[in-house]
Amino acid sequence: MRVKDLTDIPKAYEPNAVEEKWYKYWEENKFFHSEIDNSKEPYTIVIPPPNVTGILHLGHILNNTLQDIYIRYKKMMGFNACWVPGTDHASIATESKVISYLKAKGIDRYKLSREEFLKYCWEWTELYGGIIFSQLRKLGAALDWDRQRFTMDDHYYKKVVEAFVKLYKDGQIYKGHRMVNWCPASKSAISDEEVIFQSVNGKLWHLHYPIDGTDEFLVVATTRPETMLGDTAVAVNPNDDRFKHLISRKVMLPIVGREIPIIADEYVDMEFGTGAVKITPAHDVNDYEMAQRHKLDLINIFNEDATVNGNAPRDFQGLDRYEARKKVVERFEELKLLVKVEDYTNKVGYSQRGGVPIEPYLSEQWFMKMDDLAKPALQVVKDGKVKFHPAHWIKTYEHWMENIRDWCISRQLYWGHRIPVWYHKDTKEIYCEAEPPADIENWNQEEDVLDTWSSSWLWAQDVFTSEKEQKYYYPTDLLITGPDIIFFWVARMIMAGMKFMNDIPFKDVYLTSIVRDAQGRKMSKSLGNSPDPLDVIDKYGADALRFTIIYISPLGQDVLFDTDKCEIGRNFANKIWNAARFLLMNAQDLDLQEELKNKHMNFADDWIISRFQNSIKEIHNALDNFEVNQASKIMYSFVWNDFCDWYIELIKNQIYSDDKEVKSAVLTRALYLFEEMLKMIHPIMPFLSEEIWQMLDERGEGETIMTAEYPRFDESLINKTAEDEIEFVQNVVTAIRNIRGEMNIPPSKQINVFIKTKSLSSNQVKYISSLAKVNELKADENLVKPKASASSVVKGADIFVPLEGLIDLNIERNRLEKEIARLEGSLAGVDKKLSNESFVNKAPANVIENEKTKKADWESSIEKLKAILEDLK
RNA sequence: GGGAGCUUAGCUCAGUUGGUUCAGAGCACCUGCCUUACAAGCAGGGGGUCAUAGGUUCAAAUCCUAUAGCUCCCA
Repeated sequence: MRVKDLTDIPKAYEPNAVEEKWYKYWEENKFFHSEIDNSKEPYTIVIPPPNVTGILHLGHILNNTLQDIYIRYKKMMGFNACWVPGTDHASIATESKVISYLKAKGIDRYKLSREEFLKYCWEWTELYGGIIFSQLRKLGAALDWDRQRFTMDDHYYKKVVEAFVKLYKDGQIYKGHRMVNWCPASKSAISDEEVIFQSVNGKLWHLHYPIDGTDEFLVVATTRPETMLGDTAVAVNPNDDRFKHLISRKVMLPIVGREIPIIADEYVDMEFGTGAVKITPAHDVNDYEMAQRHKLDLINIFNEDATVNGNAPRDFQGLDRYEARKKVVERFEELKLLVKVEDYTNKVGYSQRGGVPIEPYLSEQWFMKMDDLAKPALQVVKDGKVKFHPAHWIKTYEHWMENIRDWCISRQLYWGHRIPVWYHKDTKEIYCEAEPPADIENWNQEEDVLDTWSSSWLWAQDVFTSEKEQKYYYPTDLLITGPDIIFFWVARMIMAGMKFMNDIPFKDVYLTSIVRDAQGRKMSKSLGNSPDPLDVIDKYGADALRFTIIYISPLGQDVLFDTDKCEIGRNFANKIWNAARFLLMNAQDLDLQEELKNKHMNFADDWIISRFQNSIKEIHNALDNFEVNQASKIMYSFVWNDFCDWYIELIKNQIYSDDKEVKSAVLTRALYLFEEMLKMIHPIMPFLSEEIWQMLDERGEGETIMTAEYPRFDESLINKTAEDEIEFVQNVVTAIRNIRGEMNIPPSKQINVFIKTKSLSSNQVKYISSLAKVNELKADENLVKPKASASSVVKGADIFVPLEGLIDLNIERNRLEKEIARLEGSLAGVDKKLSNESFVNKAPANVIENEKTKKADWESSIEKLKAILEDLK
């Protein structure tokens, strides 16, 4: 092997040019592409499809970095890794963007025909739909771009429609007049999951309702006085003595002038408000249910945009619900029927996409029955066929599944999959098929489209466009997504998988941290606390961002992200870069022959190889258990602490050797190890590892670290003896450095060191001398402590640094006293244990043995240190 | 109201099945270094009653119970 020419190699790693270059290379060479290959086991991930017009945020960065890590790792482990990219059409989100786009052009959406409006939607999609894909490329995502999918693709559209037809025919879908969550902003129904409850500081108005035929009043308390326009009853608890005598009397509804009954229902909370509740069955879910029980009238007082309709008194008609509220309160004041107004905090449901409070609203909608779909989907998770990581999310999943309600899947929108139902113009007959009726002119198609989630629930199965592909790639292996869409998507994909494929959609679900800002607040546009990931990549590099976000993401908890934290990743990249630079510069003019790899080895080499194997073992283990954060920490510590801080320092003597063969051997070996290390970090830092990997040797066109084999654990390379020997060297070196530090001896000043120990090998002497900058090192079992020296006791060695004339006895005495105190503290703990009879009787032998060894070690150290201290007095 | 999670160094967090020098890491801080890979660096150092109170155990940061505080989800 011959390393590349390194003239002009920059002193610090410069990611920008490097990253662009390699992504292009990978993509052009189709390294990301997967095809059916029956000789290989597939490893499949489908991307959680972002909104087609969405842009990348930090949540995506974490999520997609994790997916990329698994795809690259599994590919290097020999799997046929396939990562499918795509987007969903996001009907409400996209429509609202298109609407404001049209508004800016002076066009009213409601004046456009369906076809005209959809044309604009596609136009918008063409314009902005590709942005997120180019952003994912910047991140380094190894997505199979030949498989890019969209939920509105013809093939996918067809599958969504077919699924509807099947469910309809199975009796799983029905149409009904129901109370739904209505979003007045988009003028559409939305599902329960799309309602976000927020605490709102509101008021509780106490209103007088005159009791018919008397001078008495009934006081009701409400947070929504405007709904009184639609009241059809007042309810009290049948056990409430205050009101018993009023049951089945009537009240005269003020303003409206309608006579409504006073009813008794157990549901009424006697403690809340006044104990009497106004009932507005058309605009409150609980009231609706009560109305069913008592056969009350339903009076809808709102239009689709939540303005007051013709069922209310004339002077309220056309008012917005909040204007109406104000006016109702004013009128009650005028009528002297407003008792009091209290401050009141309550939870108000907001439309997730529309951003306005939802209105419970009666309308004709399509629903999907959930019981039969939920049962098998719950079972496969309970049985562990689908595994959740971390597992505690299973409880959330179970709870939702067990309390599931029918799903409102129709949306009064244009952008989406139009419900494949036609109504006969004359007979009103219903026709539901994937293909329109032959005599289409006699039919009207249902106007509503499907909820976006009821199309993306087929994602894991229908991104594969042929049965052959489905058979090979499905079930997929891993789904990585945020816990906030367990209900929206994860649960429903499992239902769809069980229903349509009779198999789970994925084996493992990894639920990521939610990315928050440094103060722990959710990232949001309005707070402006959401850094643009592309800016971060520009500043630090994609590898740095990838590494950092993994390194700081604790499993199962939220991650607090701050752009500055990317220094962790940037510094790490730079460290690797410089280690490479150092080795390569020294190898520049050498001919590095493969067979030199195992020559001139000593225990330092055995040690680093052993350490590497340990790390590899732990990394496999961590990744298998979805502890990616742990894996990143193992990599970091091996590279930085073991390889750079110790190994490179240990071999410097040989690197600077005059013997060309020694020099070549050690560099061949170091570079070989370095290459293994690059493979180790490749899944997390793909660009940097490729860049350096390409520098290590003359690589041919089409060669890439991406397809190199990931290091595998080899037990035979674990070497406990070498690990112990290096640990001893490290302890001695650290002890000497500590003395230097405490005594303020500059590194430039050479010192002599005397070590009382069993004989040291010449290599150990060399290592200790060079790492601790020792001039003369004497080691002897019978060594006598030199006068005026600083001392340290480590396991197996007493270390003396003679400092004739330099030593400050006070400092040295302090050092020793501190060390003795520390050891005595530890010893006291052990003594206490060992003198406890029940400990000695009950604890396992090896634990007792261990305590005894500790005791002996510490006692011996203390004794030695005390003698040394005595000598200094 | 129901459920989940968290509380360990100034900050952000590790800490597998209770027991190996278990009280750790990174950042921040202090001291000394431009040592011919890296100042985005090197070497050394200070700093924590593991939220509180009980309990189980020979042994608890780790298991159990209660309490307090924080976060999230559901109703």
